[in-house]
Amino acid sequence: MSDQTETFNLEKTYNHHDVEERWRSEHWETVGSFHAESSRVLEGGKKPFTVLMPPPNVTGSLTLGHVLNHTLQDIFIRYNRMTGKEALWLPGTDHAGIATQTVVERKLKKEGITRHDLGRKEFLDHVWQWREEYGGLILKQLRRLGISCDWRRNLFTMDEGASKAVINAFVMLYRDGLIYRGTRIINWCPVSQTALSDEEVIMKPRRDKLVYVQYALVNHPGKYITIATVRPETILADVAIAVNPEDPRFRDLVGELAVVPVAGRHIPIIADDYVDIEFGTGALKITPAHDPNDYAVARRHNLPILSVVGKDGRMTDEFGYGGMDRFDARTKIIKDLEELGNLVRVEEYEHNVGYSERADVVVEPYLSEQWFVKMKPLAEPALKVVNDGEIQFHPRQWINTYRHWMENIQDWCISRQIWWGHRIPAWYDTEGRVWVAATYEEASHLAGTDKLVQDEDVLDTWFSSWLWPFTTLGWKERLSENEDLTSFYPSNTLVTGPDIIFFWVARMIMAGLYFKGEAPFRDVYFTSIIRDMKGRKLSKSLGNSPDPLKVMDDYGTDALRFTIIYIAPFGQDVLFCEEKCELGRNFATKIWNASRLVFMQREKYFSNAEEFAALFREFDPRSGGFNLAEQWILAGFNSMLERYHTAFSQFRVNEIVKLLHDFFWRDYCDWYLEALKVKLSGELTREEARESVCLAVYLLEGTLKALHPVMPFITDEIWHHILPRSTEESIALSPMPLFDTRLSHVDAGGFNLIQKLIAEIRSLRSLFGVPHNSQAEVLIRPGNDGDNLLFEANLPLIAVLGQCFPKLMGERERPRHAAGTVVEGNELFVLLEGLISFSKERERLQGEIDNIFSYVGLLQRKLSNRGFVDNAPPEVIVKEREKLSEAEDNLHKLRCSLDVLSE
RNA sequence: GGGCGAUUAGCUCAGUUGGUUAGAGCGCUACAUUGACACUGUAGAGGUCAGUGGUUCGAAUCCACUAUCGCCCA
Repeated sequence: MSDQTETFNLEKTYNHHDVEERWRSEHWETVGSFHAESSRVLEGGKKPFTVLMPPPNVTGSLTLGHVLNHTLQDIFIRYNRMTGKEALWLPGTDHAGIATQTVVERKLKKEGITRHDLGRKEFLDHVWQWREEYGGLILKQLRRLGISCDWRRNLFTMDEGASKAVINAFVMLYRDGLIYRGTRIINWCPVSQTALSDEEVIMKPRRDKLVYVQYALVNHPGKYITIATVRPETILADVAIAVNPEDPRFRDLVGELAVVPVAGRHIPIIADDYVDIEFGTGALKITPAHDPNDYAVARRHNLPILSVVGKDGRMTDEFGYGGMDRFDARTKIIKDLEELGNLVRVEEYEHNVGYSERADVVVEPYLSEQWFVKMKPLAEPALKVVNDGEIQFHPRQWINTYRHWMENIQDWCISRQIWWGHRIPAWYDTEGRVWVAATYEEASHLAGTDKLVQDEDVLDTWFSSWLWPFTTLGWKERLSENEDLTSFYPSNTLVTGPDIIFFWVARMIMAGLYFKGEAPFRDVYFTSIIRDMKGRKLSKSLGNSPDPLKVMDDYGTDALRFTIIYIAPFGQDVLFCEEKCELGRNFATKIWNASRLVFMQREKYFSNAEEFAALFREFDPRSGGFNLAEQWILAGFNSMLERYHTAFSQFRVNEIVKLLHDFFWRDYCDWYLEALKVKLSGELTREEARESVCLAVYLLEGTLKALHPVMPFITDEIWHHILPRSTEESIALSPMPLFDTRLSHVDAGGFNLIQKLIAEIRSLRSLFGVPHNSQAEVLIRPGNDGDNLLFEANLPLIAVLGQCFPKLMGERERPRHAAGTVVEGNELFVLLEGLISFSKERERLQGEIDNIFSYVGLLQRKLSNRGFVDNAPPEVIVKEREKLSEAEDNLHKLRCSLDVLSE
């Protein structure tokens, strides 16, 4: 192929812009690499693995929250693709009813137009036009992250298929008696002028005035009853005063009439045990149109319902406040009550008040006719699947939150008084009867008339999102089946923020069980919430939210992906700042440079890529002939893989990146590659050298594959330099290396001893200020024959990494002018003629001796404790005995050294 | 008020069923700059694991209480 990678080695410096441009999302879309096919499941017998993208709001732009969430999804999907599954990641966006309508209305307002000027149809044309123009932004930005969705299946909740599903779902629920229309007090947003569900109301603490007001008693001139309220402006709509029947203070007043201040209306004093005796004065004004609890009281006592606040949050009364904003009216009525002599006192009062999620204004409890979903029958099975473990939450503790909500569930208000969304499929005939049907034709058939008017309202956006697990696979109605649904439903892992556990996760579970008869996913991974370094939530108004696109430009997409996973603890919030991306950037650079070194060695022993490829394709890491360092790294790689796959099965993603980071940097680069240089510079045949190079590349490739789900760009780039590969091939489609039991018995413990020895040599060199450019004379007196052989075989390695001339010495000798220590029974002396101050070394040795001495004491006490010896498991006791004898041996040898030094 | 979580090195966090003289990254200190890499290497300093009590031969780990912080629900 002509598009094979030409160069045998990498560019000198790593440039993330070039690499990310070469392997960008659009390239793979053209190739079709991430397209999943049901035929490969149904006919090919592959196991499916499905991930649902939580549809981002179509008005949104990329945030760090998206970066974390989508990186995690990409990690899961790429890992499963590479471990042999038919991996399907379903992308899409939701139509964000209120948010989108607000954006478009704001745009029109600049031209002096309201939606009512345009009318419903024309306004919706504008929204669609806006969506065409700007609605794809978030998806474009997500592509920058390199995520591997099947973009062919991109779904928008207002698309035709999804819309049909929504309408059919509504009709089904209605016919099953699970949707009803009723007059209730709902949460009203006076800015968006629509009803909201309970979940769209955010409770926030707020300082208000608790106003004590006295109401004159009709039949007892000069006597009053005093109530306390935070909403004095609603006094005008009072219909009763309630007291607790158990409250002796008011027992005599029940049944009396009181005069509503300002309004002058006479209202009864009633007894109801809803009233809290402790709160305020113990007497409660009842305003059923403006408080859901009061509404319940009013229903119990057959009281009338009066309203004084309108849809826009302005007063509608006839007592002089009409037209005023509810908060201005509050200030005014306090003044008026004072003048009328009804005001008793005013207290500062902090309480929780509901705010509308989108508009951030105080929600008005508003009595109106709305559509509701009956939740209890849906909640019961949804609770069961989670309790039974059919669906698992990660971290598990979220199950408590879920359970609590499900057990205290309220009916879901699904009608919205806006235009952008799925219009409710309900029609009214001239007598006001309602006909629910999927189409107008069907409705008029049912009604027996074509004089029908459709309900003006649209459905809550979440009413489409809760169908996401199957609308994304083409589901349209109860019995609809197709090959995609058969193959890919239910999905496997859902990654989402804990903030939408009720909005979305819980409701999808209900919908999955109700419409499909099967839970929609198996595992739910709740992401961390991203905060700034002070622990504050990221927000545009605080100016503390870095732009992910800029971070990707500055540090690289791989670097951002790696960093955000690395710093996100399992089940806790993440504290993020841009500078932390240095971690990922440095790692990417390290990978690049290490790969260059490996490829440079390759160039020495192979004249071209094809020659290497021929040998590498036949290479078997178990073929033998490798030295200690090589066996050690091979075993280390294998045990890293074991932990890697285990961590995946436990969803411990940040453990995965730490594992890879430490293995690659500390083991592969710091020790193995250094040892490889030593080996290759020694005397060996060309064939041996070639085998060693193949091993280095083999391990590099394996590590790149394991790293690929986290850092897709750089791993693909380097992978294309390993063998001549076409640009249509991808590491993403290569098989993931697995734990190899044949390698799990390799004992590379000897290398750990060499490492410790080298570390001690380096430490002593540094401590005594041996100049960097000089080689120290080092004498090693092995503690046993085995170690003797080990050191002998590895003298060149010790020489280079310890930067010294190491010699093995016999039993008797013990140098005088040296700094010495003991490593697992092996004595080590760094000869420092002229460099060393004896007193300094004596001091250092004494410190080391003191340290081991106290350790020996500790172990002796432990082992002479009957309780320990009688109770501890035998293997623990053996271990402690070994530690003791080794420590005693070390102690003895160090003391000898000190003696020699002191002669 | 109810529920959940956190508290380990200056900072951010690991520490899997109790059995290390408690680990990492960043930061800090010292040294090193032509053969992969200063976005680096080597070495080093730095912790009575929030507090109190308990269980145990043995507790950062289990239990109880207290303190501080955060989140969710009323």
